Amino acid sequence: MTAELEGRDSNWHQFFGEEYLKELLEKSQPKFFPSHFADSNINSHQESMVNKLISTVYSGPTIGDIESALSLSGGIKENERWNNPRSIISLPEKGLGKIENKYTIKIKASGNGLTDDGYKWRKYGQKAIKNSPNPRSYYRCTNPRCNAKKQVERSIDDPDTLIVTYEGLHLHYTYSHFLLSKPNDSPTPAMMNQSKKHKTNSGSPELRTSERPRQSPTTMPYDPFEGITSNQEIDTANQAQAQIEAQVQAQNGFVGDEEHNTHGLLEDVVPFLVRRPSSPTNSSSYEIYSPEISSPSDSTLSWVPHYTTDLSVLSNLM
DNA sequence: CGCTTTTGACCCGCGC
DNA sequence: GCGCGGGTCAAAAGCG
Repeated sequence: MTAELEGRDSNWHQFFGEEYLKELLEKSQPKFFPSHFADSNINSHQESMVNKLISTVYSGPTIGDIESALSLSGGIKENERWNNPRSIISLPEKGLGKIENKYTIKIKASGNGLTDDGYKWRKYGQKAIKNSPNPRSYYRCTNPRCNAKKQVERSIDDPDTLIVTYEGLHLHYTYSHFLLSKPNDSPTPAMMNQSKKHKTNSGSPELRTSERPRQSPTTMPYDPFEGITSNQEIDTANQAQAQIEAQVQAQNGFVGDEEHNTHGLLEDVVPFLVRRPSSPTNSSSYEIYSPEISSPSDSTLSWVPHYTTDLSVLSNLM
């Protein structure tokens, strides 16, 4: 039922191995890279891009993570990827019944508790939960095309652990896409995060979770999750997203077929699992332990030095 | 001024 | 049918 990965290396490159990153790059290349990078060999620039893509932009589990952990795509390479002597993993057990279009992730957050899963969320509600001292916050994806939602609450057992329940599909790219679009004239995620950081110097959203004094005595001690940007940033992001989508479509005749996107960081793990449930299970989980993931140079990115993932429920829309 | 967050009210499903 | 709990709505407040 539980799978563990211990001794995770301090970055995604080491963790997944170069072979996997090359594989990822090759599969993503037609969408992510200009034609002059389309060599069969990986150069340092491309590798750097992949490293950035994976380790700088997105702190949570990617499609590849989940895919690997659940052995959804199988194959020797998948096994080799986990064949790290420092790693231990056992795959989820079979035999699950009820399947819903939602799943839960436990994220071991540190410090300010800020996390970023690559999407922009707008909070639309907060509710105190019975038998829990922590409130549950409700978020919707800010993208108007998207009906994805998530619930975030802090674990009762461990205040540093966020329990994030995702529901629905992301019908658009993650914002990590921007890093790979047009570095010279488009906002990269790092730039956007810088912008966010800069913007919030006065408002200090990053400090809200643990340091901002609450405005109402009826409010719970802290917000479990902060990932919201201003509307202005969202507009910029949406524009950049549309631009990238247009580029992708122009270059590859891409018409929005999700099946062609499974190896890019186009969506979070929800739609992926929805598309490709690994087995008729209703409760699978795995943990990924990383005692010493180093933070990227961009300190505005929220890194998860140790996170636990529970894939409680898989959907069955296939 | 426009947007987001907050938060009380409302809605709805479920169990008794 | 009623009460409870969880999820959502929407008005008010906050913020840049």
